[in-house]
Amino acid sequence: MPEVETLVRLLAPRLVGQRLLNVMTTPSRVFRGQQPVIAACLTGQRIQAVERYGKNILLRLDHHRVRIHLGMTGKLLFAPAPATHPRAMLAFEDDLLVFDDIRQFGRLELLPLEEGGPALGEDALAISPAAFTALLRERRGAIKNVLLNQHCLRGMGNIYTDEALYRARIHPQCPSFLVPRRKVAALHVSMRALLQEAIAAGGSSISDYVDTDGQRGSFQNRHEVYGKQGTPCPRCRTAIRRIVVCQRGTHYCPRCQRLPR
DNA sequence: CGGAGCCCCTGTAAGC
DNA sequence: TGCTTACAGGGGCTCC
Repeated sequence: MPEVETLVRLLAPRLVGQRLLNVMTTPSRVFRGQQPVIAACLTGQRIQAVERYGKNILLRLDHHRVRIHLGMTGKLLFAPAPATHPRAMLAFEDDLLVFDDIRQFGRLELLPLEEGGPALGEDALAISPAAFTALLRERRGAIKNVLLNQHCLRGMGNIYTDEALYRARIHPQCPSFLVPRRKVAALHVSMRALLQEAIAAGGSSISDYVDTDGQRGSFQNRHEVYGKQGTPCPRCRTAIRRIVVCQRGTHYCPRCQRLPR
């Protein structure tokens, strides 16, 4: 999500008010069957707003919205930043924006102006302490699962979930309703601070992520557990461990983050 | 409801 | 130098 927020902050001032002069697409699953109609629908419309909804980027135009999800390797690049797997090219009056996606786990789809699109949980940056506590109390699953589930909470991805749980000293497999009250409060604080710090750093670039000008973020340099298996915990020097939780690589300190009981 | 397993793709790095 | 396997910032599906 910090990567998406970084993109939205770069896109909005540059695109709002510009008219789409031409749209080109190449055959790809990112369009989910809409490829034939996308160019015809969008050409000629003006960008009214660029917003983030969880990890989605929403372009609001005169008569439609466009929902862009970057998946694992999606990029939005302003020419002349180099694209290797261009799926859509949006030609504006003053800019050429390319949706590039190696693995095609991303998507670019047309939505009506009102309604439609996914209904997700509250935004991780905006949720209140009370709502966050209630969410964790009512769920039975592992806390990592709850944080990652976009229908529970929108915006948290794998990197930031591991980092936030580390900061709050919570084991990723701990059932969310069993997390002690004071750790829930600590997690609420650390999660939002972490996301803000990552946004300020332009997001994390592990291998693929770059911003609209092809620039990498720098927050990967401040990861404390993500990808750090085998290296000493910054707090207690115990080796960071990697396990699999809900099919995702999960990194934590076995000493700082204990399962209760 | 929750969790496991598998799938969608391409590229890279590590292991033999 | 090869070939094979594991794994990757996400999410959707079925099955039990």
